[in-house]
Amino acid sequence: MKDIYNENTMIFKVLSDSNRIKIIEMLSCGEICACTILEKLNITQPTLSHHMKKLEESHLVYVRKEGLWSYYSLNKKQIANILTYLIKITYDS
Amino acid sequence: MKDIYNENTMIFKVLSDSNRIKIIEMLSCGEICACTILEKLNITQPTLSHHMKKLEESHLVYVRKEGLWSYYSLNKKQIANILTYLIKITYDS
DNA sequence: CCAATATATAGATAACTATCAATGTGTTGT
DNA sequence: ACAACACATTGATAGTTATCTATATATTGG
Repeated sequence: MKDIYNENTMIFKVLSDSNRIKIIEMLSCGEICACTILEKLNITQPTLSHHMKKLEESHLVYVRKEGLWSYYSLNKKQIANILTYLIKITYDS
Repeated sequence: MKDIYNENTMIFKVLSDSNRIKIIEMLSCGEICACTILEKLNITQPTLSHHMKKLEESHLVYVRKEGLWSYYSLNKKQIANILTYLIKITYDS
């Protein structure tokens, strides 16, 4: 898997992990601190850090740093993009 | 990665491969024979067989066998399901 | 029955990734 | 300055997967 075809394919890969899906579900209700997410998942802090990095890199989430804390929120625009893409590739043009 | 959380997470995994995305794009125009798909991708026949199996198992495509040939088509309903799911988990309920 | 053809399966391999423990970095309050 | 805390990075490991070659299976026409 060297070629990523495009960013959208990469986004599907980011979405294909159950912990990241759980994180997205949490963020759907609004901005949350990383430490709050960590409490609700059965993973260590470095693992969460790894997942948040993937979510950030794919632009599915925003991060806002405030002192010691990192607050994450969904990038609804990127989610709209991937929805549009999925429709585009599956419907006859 | 033992837990698959649910079928939808598995679908995202299936969608996270560029060759499978290309296959889905081809199928968006209608039913195609496996041999036709093979001609358009730079992969061997066993690799295509592997990808088609994943697409079938995730119910993203249907297969219709006719003699020696396998004709594939998109399962629009499953695509609608995954679109609905993505909306559901990203929008505040 | 046999040859040709389409697809599937088996086995191997290289690349990727989710996870952890250990440690580093940067910020805040005292 | 220092201790405490939130988060990031490193390095290791086990599991997964996309890909190939080789081979098997199944169907069709002669």
